[in-house]
Amino acid sequence: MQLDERKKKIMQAIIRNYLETGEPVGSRTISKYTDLNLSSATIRNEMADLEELGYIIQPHTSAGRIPSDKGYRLYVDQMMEEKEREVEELKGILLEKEDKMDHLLKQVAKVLAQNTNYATMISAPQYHRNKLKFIQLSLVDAHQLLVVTVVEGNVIKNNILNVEEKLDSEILLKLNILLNTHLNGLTLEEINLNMITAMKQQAGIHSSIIGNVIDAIAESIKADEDLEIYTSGANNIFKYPELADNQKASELITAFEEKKLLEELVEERLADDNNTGIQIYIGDETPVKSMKDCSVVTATYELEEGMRGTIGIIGPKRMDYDKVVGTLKTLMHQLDDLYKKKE
Amino acid sequence: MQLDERKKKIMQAIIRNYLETGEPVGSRTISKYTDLNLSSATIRNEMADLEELGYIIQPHTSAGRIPSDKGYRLYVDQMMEEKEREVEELKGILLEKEDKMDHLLKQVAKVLAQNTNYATMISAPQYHRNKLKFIQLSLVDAHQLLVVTVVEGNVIKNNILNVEEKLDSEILLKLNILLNTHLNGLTLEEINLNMITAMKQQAGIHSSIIGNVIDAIAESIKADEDLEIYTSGANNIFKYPELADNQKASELITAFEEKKLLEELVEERLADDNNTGIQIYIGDETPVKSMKDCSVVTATYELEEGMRGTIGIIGPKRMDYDKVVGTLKTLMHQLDDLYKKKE
DNA sequence: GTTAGCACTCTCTTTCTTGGAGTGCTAACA
DNA sequence: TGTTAGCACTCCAAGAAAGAGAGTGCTAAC
Repeated sequence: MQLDERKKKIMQAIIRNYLETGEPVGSRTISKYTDLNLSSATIRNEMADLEELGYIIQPHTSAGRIPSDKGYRLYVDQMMEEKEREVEELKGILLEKEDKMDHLLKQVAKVLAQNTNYATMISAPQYHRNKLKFIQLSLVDAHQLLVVTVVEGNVIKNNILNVEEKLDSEILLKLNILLNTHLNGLTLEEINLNMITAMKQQAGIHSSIIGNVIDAIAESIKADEDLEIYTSGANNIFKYPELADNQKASELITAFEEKKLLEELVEERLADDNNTGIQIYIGDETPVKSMKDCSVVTATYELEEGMRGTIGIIGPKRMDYDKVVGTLKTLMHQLDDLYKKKE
Repeated sequence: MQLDERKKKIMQAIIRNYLETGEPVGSRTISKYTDLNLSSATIRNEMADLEELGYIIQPHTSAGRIPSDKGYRLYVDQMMEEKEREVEELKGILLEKEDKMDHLLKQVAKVLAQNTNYATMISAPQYHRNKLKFIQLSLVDAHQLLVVTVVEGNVIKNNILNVEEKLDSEILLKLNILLNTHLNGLTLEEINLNMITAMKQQAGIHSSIIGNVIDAIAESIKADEDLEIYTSGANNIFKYPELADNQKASELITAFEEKKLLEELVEERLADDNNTGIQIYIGDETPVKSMKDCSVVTATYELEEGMRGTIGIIGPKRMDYDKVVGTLKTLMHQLDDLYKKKE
């Protein structure tokens, strides 16, 4: 059943009011709040309908109504009026364009949390499909070999290997050339056993080193795959009584501490390649079960081709969706601008 | 005034009991709990004395007594019976000897939290006095110069610099030699302007690069100084009603999230060079003010000469001091064993 | 279709009551 | 002089009772 115009307006008024106050909304309030000029009795009738349709709930017989998950969903899908919203501090951060990715991400999470008064998370972009760009072996010590790996996007990884045999700079140079000519431009998946065997042959007596180096490279690139997640503002949940009781707060805090639990949120997003928009999970819809009393708004950002991460904002169901979505959209644009400009 | 033997026994009984139950302890309980064979009336008299001396407090007139901060202090200084306590899982972790220091530290924090049921923190060891061991410049791209810096303890830092001029491998080799001969073995503090000028002269037309490289090195080593702190088990505070009210919980969680606030704890410890033992802060004694209702037990660990960090355990004042101190001591020994063996 | 009016329900807050735990004091005892 | 039994007293915690307020659903009138 489609809602008629009036029901929609009432619904909207109920939600708006509840988002602000967190208290059940009564018919009298609506009667004054809207420009419908209807008496509270009429509103009551309409509200009874809306309740029957499942959009609102009465916590107990003589209380006002609060939106159900279905009601929020309606609001989010059809009634929201998000505006683009600048976050001044963010601009500053983004302009600086920190080369330390982790600093940048931590900052974004923090500013976002301060600005929205909700908890935030941000996952570091995933690089896994990237190509090897450069490999450098150097001797740090008589028996310690430093392996530096640079992949596209200028992500650098280091390993130190212990080696038995003595290596002079000449051999090192050869090995460097060997590795770079064979491997540069390849992704991890493209390196196969044939190549490795060929390289080992060419390396002669130093073949074992080649093996170790490749293992080290593979491992250090792999290590990046268990994904980094930064969070901020977890303490904001205490601002919302409906989340602040011990049981719930404890579960939520745990989720933010054991960032493993947040990965679901990221994976859900990145799995779907076309999904670059903003996703809203209300209550039970969220993939993280400790957040079943929250709403979660996520957005996927993309820095360069294939380098994508997820930003999430976690708050009570009566979160200010307009503001959150607006803020996220603006942030996405700013990130786009920043990284498109650069290229 | 010195406490006589009997008062001490009563004091100890009060604390032991309170640590277990978290409830005020009455005279009747003590009368049965101890082997003193005294009536509750006698105990009452003694307790009145202890209260006058400031070791115990009566929350209200008709309640039992609870230890004051001074009482805990007495217990901790004179009555504790810590036993060395193995933490089986820790052994496993330490034996593996992860080369990724951050993984290791996270794991230690986590296991310690699970084991004690308190919140834990661990600071990454500080390297700042360490010497430059190795510098390597390589060209990643036509205009991108990779600077790899290794300092003693095999801590590796990377930077990528954008350079205007074209550099060939011959020049690069020269610059590499120049940098390494001048700088290896020095600490950051020992590099002075004279050296830099000398190097720039020798570098001739590439002197600006030398300047940039040194800046990059300095910066990346500095960056390590804002110290890493890993935490775990913050949600454990919800297990102790005296910490779990919204106000306190929020402050504590904030401290664990904004790890900056925990730095005080680390600095307090590391400042004092001789202080390698275990330190207990009770209530107001703690340097972090949001923890004024907690007790904090810290220990300093040392991996290699000069590489020290701090481990902290944060719980309610009625924390099981014996267990916590025992566990920390054992952990220190295990770390010692591990790193002494290696050398 | 809308509205005024009214009885009804339920929660929240406040007040009062009661039971229990524990104390401090006194007086008796060894 | 130290220890103990006994008793009156205090205070909190939990429950019961009462009242206020908010909001509803229903009916009847417009």
